[in-house]
Amino acid sequence: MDLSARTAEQLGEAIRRARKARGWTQGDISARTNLRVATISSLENGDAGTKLATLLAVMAALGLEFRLAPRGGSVEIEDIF
Amino acid sequence: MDLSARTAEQLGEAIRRARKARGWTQGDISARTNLRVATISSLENGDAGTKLATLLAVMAALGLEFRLAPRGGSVEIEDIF
DNA sequence: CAATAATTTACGTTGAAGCGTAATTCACTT
DNA sequence: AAGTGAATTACGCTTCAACGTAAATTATTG
Repeated sequence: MDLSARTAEQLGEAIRRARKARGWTQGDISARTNLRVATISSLENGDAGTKLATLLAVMAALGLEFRLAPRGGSVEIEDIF
Repeated sequence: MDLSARTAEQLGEAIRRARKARGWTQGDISARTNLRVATISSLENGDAGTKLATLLAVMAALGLEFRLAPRGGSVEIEDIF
């Protein structure tokens, strides 16, 4: 179970998992975001060309938000920001 | 100090803060990512049209990664994924 | 295994990101 | 206040995401 994401593939996979955890289809996300099902599919499959607006809309529909964290996870956040 | 981001504005602001915390200019990020300074500027100013590839490249340059978290922060992650 | 639902892919169209280049505006230091 | 560096904005150009629509492929269920 990988909640971290540093690539479009990891991000798409995390979103897909969050969606399925809610028992939702891509069509459900589509209805809640006014994005096409094909767009959701593209995002979940790791298309790095996806727009930030698209990603944010899907995450909002899923009740998710970003956390910016230093890579590796061992460094204290306070040391970075 | 807000590390969470659910909008392009918040994301851009977080990135700008992380960059300045390292004492870097947009030009430094530009050199490390082969992205134009104007593109970095656009991202930091909250342009939701920014491509995921751009965002990921900048975050990589800053040594940052995403964490997908439920909104609000009070819900257990296990309840979501 | 059929049905049925869900996901992926296709095609033409439109709008805009990011590019190169450069100018302009803003911030900081002396 | 002047000078230097940083950030923002501009313009023409190319590329491609997301659109509408629809077909094809892939689960999923009876």
